Formats: sequence, structure tokens, C-alpha cells
Amino acid sequence: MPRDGESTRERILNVSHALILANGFAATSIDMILEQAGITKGAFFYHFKSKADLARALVERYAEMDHHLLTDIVVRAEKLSSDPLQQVLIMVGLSQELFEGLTEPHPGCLFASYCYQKELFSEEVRGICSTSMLDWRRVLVDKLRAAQSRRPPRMTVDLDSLADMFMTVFEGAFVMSKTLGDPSTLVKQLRHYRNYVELLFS
Amino acid sequence: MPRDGESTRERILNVSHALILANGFAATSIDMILEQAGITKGAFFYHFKSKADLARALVERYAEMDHHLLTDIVVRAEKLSSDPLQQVLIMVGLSQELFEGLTEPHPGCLFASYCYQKELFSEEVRGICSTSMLDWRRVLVDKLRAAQSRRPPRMTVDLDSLADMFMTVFEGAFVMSKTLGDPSTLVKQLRHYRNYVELLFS
Amino acid sequence: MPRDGESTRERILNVSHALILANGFAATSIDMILEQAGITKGAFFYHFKSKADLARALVERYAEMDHHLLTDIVVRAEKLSSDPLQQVLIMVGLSQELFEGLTEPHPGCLFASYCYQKELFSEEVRGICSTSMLDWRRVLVDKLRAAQSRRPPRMTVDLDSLADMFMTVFEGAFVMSKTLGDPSTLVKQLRHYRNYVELLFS
Amino acid sequence: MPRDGESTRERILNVSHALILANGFAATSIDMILEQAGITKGAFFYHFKSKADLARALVERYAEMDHHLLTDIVVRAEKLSSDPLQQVLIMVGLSQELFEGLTEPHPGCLFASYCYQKELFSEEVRGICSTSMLDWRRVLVDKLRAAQSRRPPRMTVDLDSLADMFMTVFEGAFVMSKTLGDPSTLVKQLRHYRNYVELLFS
DNA sequence: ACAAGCGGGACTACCCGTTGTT
DNA sequence: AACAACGGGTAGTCCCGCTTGT
Repeated sequence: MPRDGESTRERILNVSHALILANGFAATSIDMILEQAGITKGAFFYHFKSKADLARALVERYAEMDHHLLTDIVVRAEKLSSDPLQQVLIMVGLSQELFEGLTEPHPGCLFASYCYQKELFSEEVRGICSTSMLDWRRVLVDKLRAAQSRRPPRMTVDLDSLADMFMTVFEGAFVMSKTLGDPSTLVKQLRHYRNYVELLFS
Repeated sequence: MPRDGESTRERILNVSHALILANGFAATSIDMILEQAGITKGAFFYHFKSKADLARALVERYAEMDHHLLTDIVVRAEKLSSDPLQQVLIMVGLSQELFEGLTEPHPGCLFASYCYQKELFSEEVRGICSTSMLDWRRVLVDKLRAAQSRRPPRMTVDLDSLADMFMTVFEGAFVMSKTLGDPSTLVKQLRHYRNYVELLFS
Repeated sequence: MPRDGESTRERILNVSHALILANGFAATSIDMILEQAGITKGAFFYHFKSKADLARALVERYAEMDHHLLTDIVVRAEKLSSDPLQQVLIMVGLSQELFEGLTEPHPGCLFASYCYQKELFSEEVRGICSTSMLDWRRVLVDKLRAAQSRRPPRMTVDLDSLADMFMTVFEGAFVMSKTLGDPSTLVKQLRHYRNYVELLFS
Repeated sequence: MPRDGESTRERILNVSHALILANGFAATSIDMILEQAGITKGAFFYHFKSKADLARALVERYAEMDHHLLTDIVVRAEKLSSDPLQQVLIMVGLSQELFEGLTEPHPGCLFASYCYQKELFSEEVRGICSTSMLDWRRVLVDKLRAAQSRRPPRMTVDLDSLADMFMTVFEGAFVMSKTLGDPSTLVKQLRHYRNYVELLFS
């Protein structure tokens, strides 16, 4: 059985991601990860030179996946409409689709988990997280600006923070959802965000 | 024998609150608390029978303070206007006032910190947190319903989740603010929430 | 049973000293020390904040004991004779007395053990060791100089290194003794040193 | 397939020798050796079946080199003089030559390093070390006995331990040199040893 | 002859909580 | 109300050595 290092590494990352979202980083022991991944310490420390190294690898992967998601949603939205306002509304709608039908609260966002744990939140890691958020801002703000130039909004608003409100709603809804034990929170909040954008620009 | 006007118990709570928001609960050792509070283990375990007991005491106090804040804001808003929609808008505005002029990102919300750490989030504690959130929902939803009956909103919306959006914006803005390193996030996001409510009902 | 922290600390030091001389520092686990001292990890780390801290405490104590030994021998030698050459010879003789009748090789010198283990041999620790050695040099060189001025030696020699030869013989004899398994090495070598000094100055 | 004229096995031995003298055996991890030698675990365990095996190979090689040195020095000394006393004095002198001009303290003797680390000092290894030392004793004692029979010494001394004093000075000087940070210690101490022998027999 | 991957254990450091004492 | 001392356990790290493949 030729050993496949890459798949082992992936398994460690998947297991760790879930455990850290649930328990927090410090409360997630390496032994817990080993047990769930079905490996031993030797294997773990072969792939990651420390627990902190794992943490860094996790956010990096998470940021990459986030970037792919952004790209995918943008591409699809631009195919479905050529109007920038509609594109934004569709982007929100597609996001809602992703989280419909949950039977329990979403496990949450790694960035949020990290930002409440200083030891994880080195400047390097914070940079990765913020880059990821600014990616969304950049894409949305472009479209909002285009919408604004086509038809002036009902109120004068700051477009940067309006774009940021998309992620804000995500982060906030994760917390609310977990606290209230309600899986539907995120979808409902996204709908409000869509309403707001729609009211502003039409 | 109270020292410095601040009892030992209070000092432990204050120090712990800050440390836990920054580091997370598991990564905050009792020794760290002792050091910052300038006391010894004996003193700590005299006031709290375990670390978990401290965690519970912290949320309880936090929930109480939150309740006082809610009451205070409602009372002031009702003094300033008798129109329910205006009262809501004023409540948001007063909240903005509280967080204007920060020079660094707000340390965040204990509920959010707890909800990403399972060991802290027993059903009892989750209950305390959700009660606190439902308090705000109850107050806001009453006023929104009254506003709705005075003038039908431009779009049909779910009032419960519209009320929840207030806390959602708080929680989300804390995360965004810490990640982007921007102290102004919360105020800006609250303004969008106020805009949304205003657009809906006028 | 009132707990006596000082005696616990002493027991740890005694046990560690013996174990480290026998096994080397790195090969002496804290668990070995705990077992021999009859204590637990909690007690150990209460008294020493790290293993390195123990190492430092050990040399410091060893250097102090060495200093007391030097003082004691000098005082006795000066009581037994007022002639500086005789005093030196007596000092060597008294040292021989201390190591007569061993039934197995002497466990050795902590300085020697440390100097072959870089991690222990920080500049601070090396300073402690060298100070201890220079103490002996200083005392001996004074007397040798006085002897020299009374009667010129048969050969012109460097007095500093002649004084150092005393400790050199100690260190060398420990190694030889352990390697050959011969408890008598040290006494015999000290006798040669005494012979040499005697031949030189008479 | 020898690289750089130095086989992998040789490189492992050279690197290990230096590291062990500096750090001690237990504190020298195989990984450190691999890194310095630029090889991987596979290569190491191909040449040595365990870390203990490496330790044995190291002393064996060291003892061999020591034996060659002894032979070389004896041969040269016997060429330079036919008088046994002179031969001894020349042997010491040639040894001094070897260690003149050091710019930092000599790294020390593997035997000394081993004798403070029980796990390395099996009876087998101790045998190798003591054989090496007894080799020198044998050669020197022969010559000293011959010198004694030509001219009775000024003092009656034990010739075995007088011969041993040569190695004793070596071992002791290594320790002193490392501790005082003085590269010249060994040469100076050897000179005293030569003085002593000269005074005794002339 | 050597490289990648991993098993399993040992070690240091630290942590939570208790006890005896004041 | 608080402190010194300590019990007992666990976390993260590292380390040695084996296996499989080339």
C-alpha cells in the first residue's frame, strides 16, 4: 500500500477545521485530531511542524476556497444578467441557495473563530483573512458603483461599507444562528441585505 | 474588605473578560488571570469554585449589563419620540453614539467568543445568551409591528428577523472590525441598518 | 504535617545532582528525578520554573559549596603552617584526605559534566564555573608567589597555570577514574601534583 | 559511490563526533546529524542500525585514531633519542606541538564526554576507552622504568600513576580550557607535566 | 544506497484544583 | 480572605526506528 502523504494531509485539515470551529483552537487537542483522522503523532508532525503551522495552513486553505467561491458566484451572476445591480442581487441570492435546507446551525467561519483567539491572529494570518474580505468588497463595490452611476440611490451611502455589509451579515448570522440554535438565520438575514440593496437602487 | 473600591471578585471578572475576549477561554489560563489581577490561586478559588464557574459568572454579568443597556436605550428613545419607527431609529442612533470615537477595534462580544467554544456553550449558557438576544428582538419587534400597522412597509418582511438584524450587525461588525483592523466598522454598519429600516417604513 | 518547601527543594537538588553526574543532563528525565525524590510534577515545577532553571540552581549551589570548601581548606592550612609553600602542600594534602577510602570511582564534577553539554553552558553558567576555578587559582597563586620570593624555584614556571594544575588534576583524575574504574586515581594524581610543587620550590 | 572523497558513513561519523562533543549524546538528535550531513533517515539507518550503534562506532574509530597517534609519536620520539627519559620528554613535547596555535578551546575528548553519560558507558565501551588509556600507560611506563633504572629519581613515585598523569593532564586541561575559554591551557599544562618528569629524573 | 511517510512513545512544560495555614 | 506548597493529569513537541519504494 503505497502511502499517499497528500491525502493524509487533507484528512488532517478537514478534521481540524471542523473541530476548531466547534471547540476553538486551544481546546482542540492534537490527540483529538489524531483520533478523528485515524493517524498518529508521527504522521501529524511529519505534515505540520507545529500546531500553529496547522492553523496557518487551515486559514490559507480556507481563504483559497473562499476565493474560488467568490469567483464562481461572480461568474454565474454575470452570466445570468448584465445589469450590475441585478448581478449583486443574484450574488446574494446564489449565496442564500448555498445555505438553504440546513438542519442545524452552520458551524461558522474560521476567520471569526480566529479573530477571538489572539495566538492565532498574527499579523500574517490577519492579513490573509482581511485580504479575503477585501476581495469580496472589491468585487461588490465595482458593481455597486456601476449601479449607482446608472441610477442614483435613494440615499447617499458609503459603498465600501455597503459592500462589507455582505460579509458582516454572514459573520453576524453565524453567531446568531449558533446562539439561537436556528439554522434559518443566515438565509433570512441575507434576504434583508438583498432587500436593502434593492430598496436603495430602485 | 474592599480594596481600591473594586472588590477582588470584580477585578477577577474584569481581567478575565478582557483576556477571554482576546485569547479565548481555553487559551486563558488561570495563572494569567492571577498575574494580571495581582492575586494568588487561593483568592481565585475562594470566589469561584472552578474555571467553568468563572465562565458562567462572566456571561451572567454580561447579560445583565446588556439588559441594563437595552433598558436604558429604550427609555431614552421613548422619551425622545412617541412614534415607534422613530424610536427604533433613535435606538440605533444611540447605539452608534456608544461606539463612536474608538481608536482601535472593539474587543468584541462575549457571546460570539463563547459560541465558537463548545465547552463553554452548555445549554444553560446558550440559554443566557439567547435570552439576551431575544430581549432585544422582543422590544424591537413590538415597535416594528406598531410601525407596520401605522404605515405598511414598501416590502413585506419578516419582522422577527428584521429585529434580529440589529444584533446580527453588531456581531458581524465586531468580527469585521477585528479582522480589517478598522475601528469604524460598527458605526458604519449600524448606519446601514438604520437606513434599511427607514427605507422600509417611509 | 506542615509542608517544608525548602527541604523539598533541597531533595530535588541532591537527587538531580547525582543523576546528572551519572547520566548527563539531557538523559536525566524529570520523571527520574521525581521518582527518586518521591515528589510529583506539581512540586517540581513549583520550585523550578524549568529544567534549565534547575540546571542553573545546581551549578550555583555547587559553586557555593566549592567556595566553602576552598575557604575551609585555606583556613586549616594557614593554621597548620605559616610558610606559604607548606600551606600549598597542606592544601593538597587535605584535599587528598577528602577522597581517601573511596570504594568506587568518584561521581565527578558538575563543571566537567556541563562543559560537554552546550545547552547547559550559557555564558552565565560558564561564568559561574570559571569564577569558581579562578577562586582557587587566586588563592594558590598568592601563596606560590610568596614561596617563589622566599626561594627561587628550580625552573622558571608560569604560576597561574601551576595553580590551575590543581583543578586540572582534579578534573582529569575524575575522568580517568571513571574510565579505568579505579577509585584511587585522584589521590595518586594529587600526590604527583604535590611532588611537583615540592620539587620546584625546595 | 563515494562523494567528495568522503563516504556518507565517514561524513556521518565526522558530523556526529563534533555534535556529540558539543552537545552531549542524548542532546544530539539524529535529525541534527542528518541536517548537518545533508542526508536523510534512510541513509543513516542504512549505515548504522541504531543511535547506540553510532556511538559504539564513534569510540571505536576514536580509539583507533588514538592508537595511531600513540604509535606515531613513539616512533618519532625513538628516532629522535635513544635515551628513555628523553623519549618521554619528547613525546610530551610532540604532543604540545599538536595543540599549539589553537584559536579556541579544543572541543575535548570523546572518552570524557562518554564517561559522564551512563547510557553510553557500557562495559564494552568503557573497555575500549580504558584500553586506549592503558596503551599510553604501558608505553610510558616502560620508558619511565628504564629511566628509573638508569638514574634513581629524586623521590620515590608510583610509575603507573606517573604515566597516567599524562592523560590526566589532557582530560583535565580540556575541561579547564572549555570552562575558562582559554585555548592555551592544554599546552601550558603539558609543559608542567614535562617539568615534573624532568625534575624527578635528573 | 537512499528517500518519503509514519508508528508509537517519551519528555518538558503547564494547568486546574486541593490542602494546610494564617 | 488569601497564600504557599503540592497532587495529578494532559498538551505540544520531538525523537527513534521501521516500512515501503526507487
